[in-house]
Amino acid sequence: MNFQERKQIIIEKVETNGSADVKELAVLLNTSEITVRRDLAILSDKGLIFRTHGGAMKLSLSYDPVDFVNKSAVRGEQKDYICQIAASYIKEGDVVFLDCGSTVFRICPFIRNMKIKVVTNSIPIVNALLNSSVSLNFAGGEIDMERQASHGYVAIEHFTRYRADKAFLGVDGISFANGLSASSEKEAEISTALAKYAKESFLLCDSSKFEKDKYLPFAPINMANYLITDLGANESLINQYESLGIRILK
Amino acid sequence: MNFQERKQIIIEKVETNGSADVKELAVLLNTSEITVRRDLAILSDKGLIFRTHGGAMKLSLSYDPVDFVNKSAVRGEQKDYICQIAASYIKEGDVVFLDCGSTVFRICPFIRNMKIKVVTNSIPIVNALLNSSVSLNFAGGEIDMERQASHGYVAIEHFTRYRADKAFLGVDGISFANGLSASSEKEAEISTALAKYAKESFLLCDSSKFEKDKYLPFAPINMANYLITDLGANESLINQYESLGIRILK
DNA sequence: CTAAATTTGTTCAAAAATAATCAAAATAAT
DNA sequence: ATTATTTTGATTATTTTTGAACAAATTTAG
Repeated sequence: MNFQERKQIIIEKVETNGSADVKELAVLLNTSEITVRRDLAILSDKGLIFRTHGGAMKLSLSYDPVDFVNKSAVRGEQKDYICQIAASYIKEGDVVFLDCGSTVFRICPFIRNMKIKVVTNSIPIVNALLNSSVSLNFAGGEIDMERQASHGYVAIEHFTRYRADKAFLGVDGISFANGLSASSEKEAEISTALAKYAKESFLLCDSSKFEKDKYLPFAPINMANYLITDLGANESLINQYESLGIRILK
Repeated sequence: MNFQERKQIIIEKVETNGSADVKELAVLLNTSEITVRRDLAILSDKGLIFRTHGGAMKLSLSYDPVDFVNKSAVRGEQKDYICQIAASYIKEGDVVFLDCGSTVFRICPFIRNMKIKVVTNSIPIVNALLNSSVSLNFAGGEIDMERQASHGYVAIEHFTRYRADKAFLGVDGISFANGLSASSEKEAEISTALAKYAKESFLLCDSSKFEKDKYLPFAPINMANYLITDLGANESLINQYESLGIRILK
């Protein structure tokens, strides 16, 4: 019994059964477990099966739907509150830029039924607005797997083609001393571009991010026209921010 | 029973039942409660379920990625056969164009572990290849909801920025008399562009589409270099097609 | 609001599976 | 026939998974 024959049998077993474990296959193939493992490694490399701990399974059973929704559930209530307010500033016919943060993502349910155009670089947003009444436009370019969004030169250039009425931006940190900050250059670049090519820009930022400085400060607070936050925000801090030229909505 | 199998069962239970508790699942899966908790934590992290005290609940996603996967399951075996062959022509380091058809979509499991660049206008493909070893690039532009893909002037222009080693194209109809045909202008435009900017282009087309003319014939058969089809294809028809300058692989 | 009950997170040890290494067997090449 | 190459199997070390025990946190009942 050579590899080709074993391969046939393994694939058939996995396909008909949905899965198979190493022990079982070793008996079936009348060979040692180590050989089965080696075979499974090869078949998995070729993408014919999905290797699991202890065996293998059919590829079609190994699919994972998008995993962004739950991350956005951290401080979900505040984010929903913020997004509801944000959505109330959007009116029919608007062209809207949405960036790829987990806060901005939560605006989707509130705008699904609006007749607007959305330009975004966020894959989860596209998924959430598919088959809605929103007209979608995705910024092309290289996809950043972690952020589930396009980024880089091509993506930025995409946004510059369009003119939006409103841009909604997430931000990782905001402080009186250093303004807006991001955890990555990519995010900072995109946010800056969106703000630049939109008539009005709204920062969506829950109060836990106030007075936090992240890795890269990239713009003064007044890069955005409005800051939408939750009710837990400190009043005197808000006044300080407003003194820098941003309008606070809550 | 390993994690992947338990995951299947847990998700199915939660989806059909709306919710499930830890005790119940431990019995169902014939394992300990601590293991169930760990599984639920993982699934919840991935955003597949919503974790509650004592169990888990269904997470109502507005978008159901399973939908497209199901549609693409029509003649699924032929499509898988075709895609497996298609994938075997891709090698490490290739830049690959993938169009938005349901046949081409099925190539995803076979290329997930390859170190290649994929440029596509298909949202389902992007979703299927997220968090894989494939480097992704999405063609920006307006999104066609029905086709779940970008289209139009901007999308086409996006592809023209890049040069691919291989393009994999779906097609709605192929006939000796009229060549390749599509059900919509959008598809035809994209296919043409992909073929033009790739060194080699592969048509993925199951034999049920042979000698079918759709709404818009848009190119001669030899626009593509190769036609990959299933074993059910008529031999004399294949010879006729080959005489028009395309190489048949199966 | 407090106490009891339940659920969860953490730490640790056992068990199972895998990876790595090396030797033996089978196969191919000269 | 002999040498090189590939494939397989055995052994050991490492990693992953699992379950138990117990402390911490959360919910429920009173």
